Amino acid sequence: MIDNLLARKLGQVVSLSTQDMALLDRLIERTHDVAGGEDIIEQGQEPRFVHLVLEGVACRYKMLPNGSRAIVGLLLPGDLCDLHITILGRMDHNISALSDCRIATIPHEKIIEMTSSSRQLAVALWWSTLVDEAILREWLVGLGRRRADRRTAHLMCEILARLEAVGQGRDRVVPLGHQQMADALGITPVHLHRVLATLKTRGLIVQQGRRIAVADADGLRDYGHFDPDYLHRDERLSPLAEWVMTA
Amino acid sequence: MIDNLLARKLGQVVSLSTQDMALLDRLIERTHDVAGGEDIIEQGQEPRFVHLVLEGVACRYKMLPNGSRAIVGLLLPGDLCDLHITILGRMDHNISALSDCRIATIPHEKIIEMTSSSRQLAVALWWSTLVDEAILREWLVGLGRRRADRRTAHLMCEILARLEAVGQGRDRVVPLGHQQMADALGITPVHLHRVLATLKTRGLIVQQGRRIAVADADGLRDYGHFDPDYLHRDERLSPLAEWVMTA
DNA sequence: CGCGGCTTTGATCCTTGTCAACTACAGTGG
DNA sequence: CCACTGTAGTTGACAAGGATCAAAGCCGCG
Repeated sequence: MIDNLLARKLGQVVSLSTQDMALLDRLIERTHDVAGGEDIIEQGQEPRFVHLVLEGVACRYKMLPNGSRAIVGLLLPGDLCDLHITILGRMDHNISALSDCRIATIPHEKIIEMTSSSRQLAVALWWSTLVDEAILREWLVGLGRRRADRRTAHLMCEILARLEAVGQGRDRVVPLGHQQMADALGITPVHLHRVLATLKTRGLIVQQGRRIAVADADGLRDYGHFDPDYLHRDERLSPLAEWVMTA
Repeated sequence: MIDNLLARKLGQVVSLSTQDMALLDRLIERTHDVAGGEDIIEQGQEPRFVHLVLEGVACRYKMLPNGSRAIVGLLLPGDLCDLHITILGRMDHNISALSDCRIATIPHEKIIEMTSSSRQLAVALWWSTLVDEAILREWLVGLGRRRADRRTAHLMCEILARLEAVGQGRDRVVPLGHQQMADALGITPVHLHRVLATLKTRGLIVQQGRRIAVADADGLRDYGHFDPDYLHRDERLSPLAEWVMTA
């Protein structure tokens, strides 16, 4: 069950053979739980494992001199945290659990083994890092050019779209607290609250206990100008990628 | 001379053999000039070449519904524009020349050939995409958490640091116009002008004709909280990367 | 029942955007 | 060489988005 998550995600873009599946099954060395708020990897470390989020929500973040936290990426189930550290020696940011998380650790050697023995998997992993990069660019557009209310709507749309891609988020609940959302949106929790109030008034979201749930997904998408293009879902890879995998 | 640029950049992180150098020499199919303001690759395209900036400054950008342009990355001499398109089928953003540029086109097949015949080059290319990603994260921090004046100082520091890494920018002139800087900083040209005025008052920059030159590099670094850590210059690669290259 | 951490709310201030007019300058054609 | 034109940079008045500060309410949990 554990690896179905990765298989499901990677299988979206390449067709995995039974051997690939077997490789994925042997990938995980061990799993462990991390409580919400705790760090998984810290800046400056040179981790020897790649971490995979199995359950819960984690984030990449950087601390600023003034003590505030900038969240520069969300890590949802099926996301690999630090594939890049396989090459780059040192983390230039932190990774932390936002909710209680179940995390799998994968030795670097297995990643190398995996990419050298299966071209499908190599291409699929490369694809996933490129999508991460595309998401970063879209966040950049949001922070630079969208007002807080549209940006908030956009982020909620993205989270739900990404959760759906791994078979979650059916309940349309955004799995983040106010402080966490605010850190990701680059606004204060106080202002986020005001923004959420206007989105509620418009009937786009509703409160469910302490969480936010999306009430009108289409309306929210329009309001946030959300175009899932940048997530590169269900997209044909380049002809060259296809060629690499068959040659 | 053309490839010295790439060799110089990649050689910063891996030691290139004479064979690697020879490979780099055969890389470029042809070069062409692009006038400032013209697009090099457009969103939605499926380019069959990788583009390398030889001279000039280019950028990645996205257009917004309201007609404004968000610059989500700067491409300086030695930067590869669209390595990721080797895998991803379709561009999700545009690439445009900010100044008159000389651009080299490299067929995708040569990239594959290069990475499959030299592990040093494969690792070096991977490294360069990871640095691009790290820069994106830092821009995200800037847009989300730094005031326009600090952000401006930070960007100018980054540009000079990156230019120096390829042996340019000795004159400490920022090779961008106001509109272009503003689009990269997520502010209006009007406000940028105010910001530049304050930086001038502090003696951090000076006007040189229509361009800005850095007068006090250390002061500007302090003011913008610029820490070049994220550029991963002169940094030892991970032990695993070293192992991959020797095995 | 009471404590501690989230939310909520209001008042005020700061940063940045908008609008609009004005200036400097490079390039063009006469 | 000069007037003409378009583009890029400048300036000031004003508006709006969002931060900050402070206090009050709410909720979950021991």
